[in-house]
Amino acid sequence: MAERSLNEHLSHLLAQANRHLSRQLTAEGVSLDQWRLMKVLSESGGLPMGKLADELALNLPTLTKLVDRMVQDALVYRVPDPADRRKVRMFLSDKGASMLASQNKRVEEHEAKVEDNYGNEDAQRLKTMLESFIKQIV
Amino acid sequence: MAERSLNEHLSHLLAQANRHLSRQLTAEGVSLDQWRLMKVLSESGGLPMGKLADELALNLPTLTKLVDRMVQDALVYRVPDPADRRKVRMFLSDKGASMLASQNKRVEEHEAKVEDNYGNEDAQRLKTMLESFIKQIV
DNA sequence: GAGCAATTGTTTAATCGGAAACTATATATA
DNA sequence: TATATATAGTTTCCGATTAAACAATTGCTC
Repeated sequence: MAERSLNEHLSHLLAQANRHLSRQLTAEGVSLDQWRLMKVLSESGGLPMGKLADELALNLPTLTKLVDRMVQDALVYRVPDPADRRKVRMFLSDKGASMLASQNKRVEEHEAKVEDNYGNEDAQRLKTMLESFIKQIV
Repeated sequence: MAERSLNEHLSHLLAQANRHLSRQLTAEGVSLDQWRLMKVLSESGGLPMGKLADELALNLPTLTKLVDRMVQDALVYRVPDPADRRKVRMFLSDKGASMLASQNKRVEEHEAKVEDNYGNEDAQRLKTMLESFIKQIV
């Protein structure tokens, strides 16, 4: 069996696709991790740090510092869990919610453009495949 | 039209898939970017920094420092281009080649496992789709 | 061919990320 | 209930990444 070239490797293809898309969003003024954090909080407010780290595939110290910065910017806030005082529950602030709204628009517009170019049917299939791939790899 | 949830967003799905796979390779002792750099040099020795940065979706200052470290470790080396002395052509050393060989094995074994679990046919389709996606998004 | 713009890569300063150690709280065991 | 163990997050220290400025070389235009 012949050796695989770099772009027959899933790890390479995922790195490339992720970086290009992430860069383009950065250019649109959207920090991917910040946006993902706000988005997940808008969907499930009150998640503790550990769950958030899982949802976003960030490790905990990285998340702590990302949250520190976003608390500085008043985008999110911490609430200690009274039932288990080790836990910190995270919430989106009003400012965060309005920032999220504006960023949602940019992300959706950008992705719509990308998916149009790629072909909407194929884009949908790609997303479905990635979703099941992630379930399986975690 | 209802708003998309986080895991209907391509940018999120790509970030998740990339990070999980990249982490698993790190756990196997493979630094994804180092491996990709060595791999691309083994396929096209003599590429200048700019082309390498494109191939790997790294920005140039990041690549410069990655290369600095790998030169320290004697995995790669720089050769100034005599025809255009602004350019630096990169090559894989013997030590780099043997390190690449051992890491290739780990990457291939790990990806084989992942692709088996996911289903080899689907994995192949996923890769093909990612490849054309990348071509289109760049 | 002199002067100006474009290309290629590196350096600098500041921010960010990751592994390991640490703190605080909760749970299990004796 | 005292002690040990496990869990949740943060902090620390160091290495890595980024944007902006810089240096060197080449190409263009007059």
